[in-house]
Amino acid sequence: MNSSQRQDQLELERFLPYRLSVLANTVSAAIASAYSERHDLSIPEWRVMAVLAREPGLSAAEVTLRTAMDKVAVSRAVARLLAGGRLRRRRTSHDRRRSSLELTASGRDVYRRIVPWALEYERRLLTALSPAETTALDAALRKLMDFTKAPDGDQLSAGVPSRPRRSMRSPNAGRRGQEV
Amino acid sequence: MNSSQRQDQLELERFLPYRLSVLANTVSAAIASAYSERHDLSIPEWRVMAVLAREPGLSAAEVTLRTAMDKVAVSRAVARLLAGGRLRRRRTSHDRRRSSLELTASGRDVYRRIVPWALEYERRLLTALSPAETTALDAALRKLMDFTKAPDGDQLSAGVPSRPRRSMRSPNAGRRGQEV
DNA sequence: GCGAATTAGTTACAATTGTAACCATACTTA
DNA sequence: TAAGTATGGTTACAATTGTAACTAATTCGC
Repeated sequence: MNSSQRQDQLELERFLPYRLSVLANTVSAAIASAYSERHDLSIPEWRVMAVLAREPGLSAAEVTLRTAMDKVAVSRAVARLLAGGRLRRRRTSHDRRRSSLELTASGRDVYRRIVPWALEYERRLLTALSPAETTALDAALRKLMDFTKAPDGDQLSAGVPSRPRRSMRSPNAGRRGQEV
Repeated sequence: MNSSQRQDQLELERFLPYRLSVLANTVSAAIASAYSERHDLSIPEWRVMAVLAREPGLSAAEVTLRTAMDKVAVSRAVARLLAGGRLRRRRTSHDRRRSSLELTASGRDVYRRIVPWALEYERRLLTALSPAETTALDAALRKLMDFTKAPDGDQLSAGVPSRPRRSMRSPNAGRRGQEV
């Protein structure tokens, strides 16, 4: 990417994290604006539904594991889906903390209407690529995701040779972190 | 991606928009947590700095064009950078709405410290891929981005063959939209 | 040259989201 | 079995972010 650039210049348009972020946001916005308006569904809600459609009866914690969402986001999504009648919750007899989640008929109906649309969107998007390019993208994304979440993936955030490390600066640090 | 799937089933882990979103968020979080803590800099602020480092004197509107941020985000980022002494603003004589932005010495200093780190992070991330795979990813991302922002790119959001279009549902629609 | 539409940029408010603190239940182990 | 710890899940609060409304300056059309 920027590999061909001088080491002291960074062109945003060539910077992988930036490009990933912009593309992901563009795509997500396009999809979300479609199904959120049509079905009053947020992205976290959609994710929860997608997981439960394939694996009914999961607990919220299990949904968390499968969606790259944190448990608060799942909790909120579940609450809204329950309120909207798309989801049913049953307390399990064994563990009274855990609960079992599954789509209602209404929830399955919404899901069935969205899936073809989502797949069609993906298909159209991929018309921009040849089959070979699609395969290559698929492999690259998979490797990058595996790499970032490898337990030893901290080789990524390890120390850096940024020389000018004189002062420590910024005692009031501590921002946030989503896109780049 | 899901192309090999049945048309009524969607596996989140194979769905391109989902995968892009997760990867972008992971990468962004990793980068942001580094430079935001070290330099008290948010991502929008970093983006603005990166653009102005290469093209000093741009107006906020021009920064908007180059960063895939909207003008409110730019306005807020600029305000914080000004307050932090990283940016200087000069009203131009010709158009008294427009103003010219450029990094201060302090701003350039911060920028120069972050750039090597960011490029190093990108380099490490790309060690997960072979040079050929990196090239392929580069090409794929470029094509997808061009495709999504093509003026006729509305071929993406065009009508969809989702048959069961009985009721209209959801009069209270209108959520939001970022990730998928 | 004057009113209508545009553009640059900011402000205000609502909706999302992250972080931490918090119950309640279950497990561990001494 | 009681104290301590871990887990499932929710609530509360602060920080971000999006949307719309708004001010000020400029340009366009006539």
